[in-house]
Amino acid sequence: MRLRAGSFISAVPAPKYRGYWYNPMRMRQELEQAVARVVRDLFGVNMSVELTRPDEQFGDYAANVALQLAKRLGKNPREVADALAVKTRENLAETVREVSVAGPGFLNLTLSDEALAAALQAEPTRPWQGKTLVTEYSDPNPFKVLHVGHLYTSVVGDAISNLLERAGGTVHRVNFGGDVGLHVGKTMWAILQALGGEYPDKLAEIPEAERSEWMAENYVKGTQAYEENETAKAEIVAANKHVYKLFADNDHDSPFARVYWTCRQWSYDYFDAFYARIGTQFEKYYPESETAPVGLKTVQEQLEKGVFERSDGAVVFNGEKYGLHTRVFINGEGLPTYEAKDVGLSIKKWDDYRFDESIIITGNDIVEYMKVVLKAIEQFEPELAKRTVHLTHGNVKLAGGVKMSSRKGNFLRAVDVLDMVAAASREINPEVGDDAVLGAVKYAFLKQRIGADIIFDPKESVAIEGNSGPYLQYAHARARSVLARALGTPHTADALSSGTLEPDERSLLRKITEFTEVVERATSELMPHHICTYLYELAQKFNSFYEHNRVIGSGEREAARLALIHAYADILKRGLALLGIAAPDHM
RNA sequence: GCCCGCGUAGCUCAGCGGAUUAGAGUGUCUGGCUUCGAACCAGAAGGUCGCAGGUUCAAAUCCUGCCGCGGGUACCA
Repeated sequence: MRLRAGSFISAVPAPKYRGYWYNPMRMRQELEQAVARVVRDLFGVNMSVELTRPDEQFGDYAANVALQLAKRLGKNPREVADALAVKTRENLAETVREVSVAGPGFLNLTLSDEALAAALQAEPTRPWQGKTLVTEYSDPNPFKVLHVGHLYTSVVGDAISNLLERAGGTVHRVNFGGDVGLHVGKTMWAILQALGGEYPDKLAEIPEAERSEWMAENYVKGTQAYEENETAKAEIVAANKHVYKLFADNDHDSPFARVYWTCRQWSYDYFDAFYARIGTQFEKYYPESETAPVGLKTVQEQLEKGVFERSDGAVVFNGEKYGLHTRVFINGEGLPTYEAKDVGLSIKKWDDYRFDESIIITGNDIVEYMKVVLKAIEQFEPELAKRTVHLTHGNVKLAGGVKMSSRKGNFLRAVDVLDMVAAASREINPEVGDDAVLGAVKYAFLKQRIGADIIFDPKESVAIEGNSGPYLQYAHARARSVLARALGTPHTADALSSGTLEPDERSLLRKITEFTEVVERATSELMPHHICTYLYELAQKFNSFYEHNRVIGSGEREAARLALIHAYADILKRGLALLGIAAPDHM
């Protein structure tokens, strides 16, 4: 069998292979099966073999089967490995250049250059092909400010959605937010105080540019009053009920209603502008005012069926039966709490999409809460609960351990972060574009594993060197710049399989071929940081290669090197796209 | 108290069952642009992987206990 890599330049047709059809997409699986056959033939043991990517010095793939087998067979692992190596070398002579035994008994496989080049054709698998998925994230509340946490969760949710979409899923990105609820009562109360009463016309005095900030200030004032002043607290509770009543009565005309609707719209305008700025697009927005009635009705129905119970004037779900907390779904005022609104949201999403899987992405302060909500839903809509996944990330903390709270007003707004990074970027390059700013911010958030808190150091996050978005974007632009200079030089991937590759070339090629495996892993784990780690290693590999090897004017190596750089730049661009980061040709 | 999460170089993080030297970035110190973009590259220094047991041929990685930090624990979201 002879392997030939075709071209990865999109305009060129699919590669042709000599000999029997060889599918590079399954190279790894085929190798694993081949080694498993050797194990069976030699030792009569059936076991699945897993190949891993070892340190480059050891080869392209490694298997630890000999170590696992040794004890079972009562033999020395090196002996077992040696025997496996001989036979594997024989059976895989066409694709594998070298089979060696190292360390305690690892079996290391090194592919032929042709096989490695053929692996460029591989595409990551599409496990979500044909599936309908709903991702819900960001979830800002009208009447409150967008802080750095919203920015973080939006970036994470986008990357997750991108991964699922790439994997073949039809992804519906939706957003949930509280246009009713106690926080609205607090802000409305403070707004009315500021206006000196229910005078909607006075809202016109607030300059457009200051609206979101003005509302945020009023939220903080309302919260303080709620905590410190009993009279204010009662008024806020009343304002909260009043807001619900606006929806019940479809009231758009009373003075109170006009203040509410105007300010609500200000919030949505502010959200839209922000999402546009960071390149996020939601298909649908679920305001709590829409989910609350559905949730309320559902909880009341299920109350009669015994799923929920009354307790101290409220309607609760007794989570203690399941080792969870007991939570209030309808409060003593008869209003739905966040729990009931979430029930309503789940049902609406279910009715709208009949999804295969619904993924809710939020901060991890809500994990126990969500378990209770899902357990309650499971009682009357088990299929819906089963198909819902709650994926959580940590909080964004300020360096120094200060926790930010929009309630207390000591927070960093989302736009502050973007503005800071923009300012810092401009110091390095006065003509820096939005792509680099967003690249820096998104990458800074995504490079950490999702789950734990992340530390946001305004000074450091602003740095755009080292393991950063701009580093990758710059590496990409450099590669494109070389390719642009060599426009006339043909460089299909065939150039990589004719003749022996030099060590630096092979090393870069090897790294490029890891892309499919990395994407598959990031997708199955829903962990975008694997892409970041990989892309950074890839870019380092390229930068090193580029530093030490002439490309244009390198004579007989030129075509192969250009082909390599072309493949590299394409992969880098695709990887960044999965993260929601642009890869401009020039910076 | 109970439940959940986290503890890896000064700092920020990868690694989450395997390889003699536990990897990056950053910071500190050295070198490298008359040559394809130096937002780059090459190198040095820096770690009893919170502590103690256990499982395993193999543990930063799995299990148990302890310590430390954070979150949750009925009418907030």
